Amino acid sequence: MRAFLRPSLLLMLLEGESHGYHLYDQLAAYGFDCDRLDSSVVYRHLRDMEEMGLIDSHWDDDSMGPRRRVYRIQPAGLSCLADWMEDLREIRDQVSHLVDTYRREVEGEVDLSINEK
Amino acid sequence: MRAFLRPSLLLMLLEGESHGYHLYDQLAAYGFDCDRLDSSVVYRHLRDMEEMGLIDSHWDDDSMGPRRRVYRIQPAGLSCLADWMEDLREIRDQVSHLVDTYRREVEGEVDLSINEK
DNA sequence: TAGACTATTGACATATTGCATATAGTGTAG
DNA sequence: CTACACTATATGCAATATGTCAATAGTCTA
Repeated sequence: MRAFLRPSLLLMLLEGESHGYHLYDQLAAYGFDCDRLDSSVVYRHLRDMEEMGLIDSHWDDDSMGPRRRVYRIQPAGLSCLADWMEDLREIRDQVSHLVDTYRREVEGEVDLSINEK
Repeated sequence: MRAFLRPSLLLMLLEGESHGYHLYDQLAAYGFDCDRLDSSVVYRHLRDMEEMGLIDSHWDDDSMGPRRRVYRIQPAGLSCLADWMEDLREIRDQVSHLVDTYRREVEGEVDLSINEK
């Protein structure tokens, strides 16, 4: 999960700085099921990536409500994201090969039904 | 990794019974880097899946060399594989969306070069 | 007889996750 | 004005998962 979550967060930060709660909210758009993903996991990864130097943060006291820790992507984050994307392409190809092989082997019964759902 | 390894093993067993070492050897064809994957990991997942009732095993004493534990897929393994494939399709879509978004955002410089590799 | 290859297993440390809980500011329903 | 819901972040702990290494053992070759 970490292999998908961290790149997703970096990708979001590419579009501009943001804070954890907002990023967490947006994750649904990246295919995550927020019902099964606790926000603490997101916060934890953000802190980890900050320690790695991929992002940095500062407090935003001007907004309403509790303070927000606002994250920005760093140069190291950019190159790291590029590496992770390489890995993700390989994963995509691997998974595609898996599902295609499965389809060929067990769902091989061709379904040319006209009444598709 | 488990999310890819277990379905891959079941898929291999779909084509016929086999033992751990052989399955481990074949994993390269499924996109795994066996240099970075210890065989003990494969054995562990096989034992786990046996405990779950997805596969069963018996010893093969007739072959040369050390004894082999030969695995066969079980009916429960078939339906489980179908479920996992559903998950994998979602993962494939999620990862595809990620890499496509990245390509659009940072590799946006269109490359229409005629001399493709 | 030492070393390489096949084959499986167990132990241990570390990494990752899930879940619960703590803290705190703001707005709203009653 | 009080209880509750929502925003926002952080921490602790138990349960799982993973990586790594070593142990055992049979066969074959140099």
